[in-house]
Amino acid sequence: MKDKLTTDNASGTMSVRYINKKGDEVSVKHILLGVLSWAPNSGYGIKSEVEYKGRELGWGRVSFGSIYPQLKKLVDEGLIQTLHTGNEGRKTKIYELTSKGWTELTHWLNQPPSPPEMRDELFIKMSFWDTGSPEDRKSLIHHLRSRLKENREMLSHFEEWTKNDLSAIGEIGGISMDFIIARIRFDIEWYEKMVAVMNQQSNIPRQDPDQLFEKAKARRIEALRKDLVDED
Amino acid sequence: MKDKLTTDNASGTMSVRYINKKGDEVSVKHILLGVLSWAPNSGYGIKSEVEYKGRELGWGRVSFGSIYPQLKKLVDEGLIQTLHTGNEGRKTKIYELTSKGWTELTHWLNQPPSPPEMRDELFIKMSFWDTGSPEDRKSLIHHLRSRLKENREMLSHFEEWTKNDLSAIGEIGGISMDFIIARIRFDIEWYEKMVAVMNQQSNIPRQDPDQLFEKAKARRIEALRKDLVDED
DNA sequence: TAGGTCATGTAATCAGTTACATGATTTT
DNA sequence: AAAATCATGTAACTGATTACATGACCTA
Repeated sequence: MKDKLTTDNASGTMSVRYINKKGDEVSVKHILLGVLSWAPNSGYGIKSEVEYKGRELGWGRVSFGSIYPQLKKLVDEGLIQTLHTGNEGRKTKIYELTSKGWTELTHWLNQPPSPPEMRDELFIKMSFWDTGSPEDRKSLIHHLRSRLKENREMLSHFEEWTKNDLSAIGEIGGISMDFIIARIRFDIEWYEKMVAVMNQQSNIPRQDPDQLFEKAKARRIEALRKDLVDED
Repeated sequence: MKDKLTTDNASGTMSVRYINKKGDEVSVKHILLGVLSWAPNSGYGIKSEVEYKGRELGWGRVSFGSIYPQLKKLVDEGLIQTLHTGNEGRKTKIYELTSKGWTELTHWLNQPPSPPEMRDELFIKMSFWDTGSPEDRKSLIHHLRSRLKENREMLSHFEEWTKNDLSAIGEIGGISMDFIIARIRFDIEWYEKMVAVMNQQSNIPRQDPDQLFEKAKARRIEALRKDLVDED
């Protein structure tokens, strides 16, 4: 269980770094522990909590297929326990943290967080746009507008929530919530700006010292032309 | 291969939505295709390209363990081909896109991108901070300062890159790069602000209509006290 | 000649999703 | 009585990482 120092060939930084021991990374486990720290809850309830509060809060999504087995595992590990099972007709299991669970949560919180991992398909596409789809910007503008719309909806969702919702937000949670909202506003401004820039047909390549784009363009045309000839 | 309309029990939105057909989502596949659209490259070369340019560009990471098998698969599918193999002593395989590959890339670019998926452990932790670790803000301030440092380093990395680097950036790629840099600046400002706020010991809970935090605190103390008694 | 970098590849594993099965309760 | 929602769970799968194996070439 000790950290291991290794030449990390697989990481591609081609240097030496620490391989983390298992157990401290982000996972469903800690989200479950965290949500249960707010209040005892059921698997189903946790899911809706994550859906509702965790949206764009940097939580990602969690499916039932990982919640229920994980809850069982946490009970086995003694981190949570059932508060009461199916008091009414509906067989709902309500879980709460054990003292071991509280300790584990606190310990995890004090561990340094790993850098944010994000994958934004829009950005990925934009980085390849110039070679892959140089002629039609219409499609990209459409992508941007959809993103803009999504973000506007998200913004009002959060604004509504912070104003009207009765559920608890602590001081720290509130600060991060303010951050999230400010960032959505920032993003919206930028998406608007990008749409505007994109609309004024410019088409000046920014940097192409080795004529990489020119060559790519040529290769692309060549490849597609060859295709047409082959089909005859 | 047709879209299927389903009552989506597993998604937890507990509503009806479209299940996407496979093949259009973000994946290593399209990153490989995209990097190869810039210029023919090897598996190893693609990896360093992703490390270097893709850092915080919304690409995520890619490991050799997924690159090499995926390259093989793409050859089988006829989307890429080896340009030349190991001309010198070193057995480097250089791949390039086929016409089918260019078509696939262009098609993928025109598909609407899925919403960004991100998981930021720092935010997750902050949302649970108030219940899990109410007493010591020191640890959180430390997390924030580390994040601040990381972002400052990232900023200078990107600023250096756009100024001095000779590699190609197209118009669109340049715009998204500007966005990324602006967002890092925005984040830095906010992290600074948060550290400042955190330092002036306030400790006023923001919203707690149902005394959820009070109760959580009590449960926590109770659970931890019980633990101590049991150990006797 | 030893250590680093360049370079490709595979087997084991893993965290998580998807899809399915089941059934009670509530709403229309 | 049908449809939607609440609620739990499992089996199959999947995309990816980790860890390992191998070897050439480069430079201090």
